[in-house]
Amino acid sequence: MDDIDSAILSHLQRDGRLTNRELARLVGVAPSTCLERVRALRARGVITGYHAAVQPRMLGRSLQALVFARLRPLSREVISGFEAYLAQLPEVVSVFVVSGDDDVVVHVAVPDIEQLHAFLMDRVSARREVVSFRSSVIYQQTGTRVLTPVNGRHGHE
Amino acid sequence: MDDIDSAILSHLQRDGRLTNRELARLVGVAPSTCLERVRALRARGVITGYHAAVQPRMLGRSLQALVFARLRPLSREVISGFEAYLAQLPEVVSVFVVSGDDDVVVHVAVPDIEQLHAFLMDRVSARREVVSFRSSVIYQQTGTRVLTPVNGRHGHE
DNA sequence: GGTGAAATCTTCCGCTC
DNA sequence: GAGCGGAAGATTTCACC
Repeated sequence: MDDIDSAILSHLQRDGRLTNRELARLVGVAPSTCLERVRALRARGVITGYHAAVQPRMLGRSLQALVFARLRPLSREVISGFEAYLAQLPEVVSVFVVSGDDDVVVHVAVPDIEQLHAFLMDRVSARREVVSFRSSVIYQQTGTRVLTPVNGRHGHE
Repeated sequence: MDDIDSAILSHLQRDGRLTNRELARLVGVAPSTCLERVRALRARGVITGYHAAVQPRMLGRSLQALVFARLRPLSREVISGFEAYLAQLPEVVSVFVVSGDDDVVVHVAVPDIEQLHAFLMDRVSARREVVSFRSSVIYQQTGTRVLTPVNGRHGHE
């Protein structure tokens, strides 16, 4: 994980469809070298995949929300069961299992407020392990394009 | 936005580096047709980009957390200012501006609990517009790979 | 929406440092 | 061990049907 790897990661997080040739040019190594580094990053699990990003609004999902739920009993089985259940629902973007007042935070994308209500009632409230929940509408979201390696020891240098 | 577009989106969300040839084969159209459809999806803003996904742990960011903050005064300027400030910090993964008890939810990735504490004190608590905040450690996260188009009218069919 | 051909890219392998 | 250059095969991409 040197400066070249960092540069590769930075560019590929910004544009995952860069050609190997262009990427090599950007980071200043030969295409063959670049290809090997990218493969090594993938093999080491630093890069986990490449994904097209879509705009939920363009898919008819104009309303996004965070749903905070408390589960009981709070066992490993209940948590992973609920998580697996959520992950398979089309409304769910991602699920966080967290510490604190709430046990899980669910990011959902639905067409409108009615569908959000339906989701909360039929998909969340209907579950026996959910003892309470609340939701927050997302007015705006900004994601950081690039996650940079932290200075210091980590992974295998 | 027909079944072929849906299939294209589904495949590209799963693997953003699929070759156009392979994608065409998967969705059952000729490569040139497929290329044009993908370009149209990009041009219409359905696909906003392609990104390599990285594992925060492999970048030395082994601890992730959600930070919930309340801002005052709650004006457009204060919100967008705080959001812009956060977006540029390397610890920040994404920022949600939300309704409810809290005004913003910040997803952060840091090396350890000490760095989380430092982030909360030096980057969050230090800001004048933040009147209160709390944080939750993320024990586990699962993201849905694929966001599907919703049935019904949306965008331009 | 499909076909074919030129331009470009990927990828392997031997060579060098 | 890491990086480079070239050549074979695959892919992209465009004009045209």
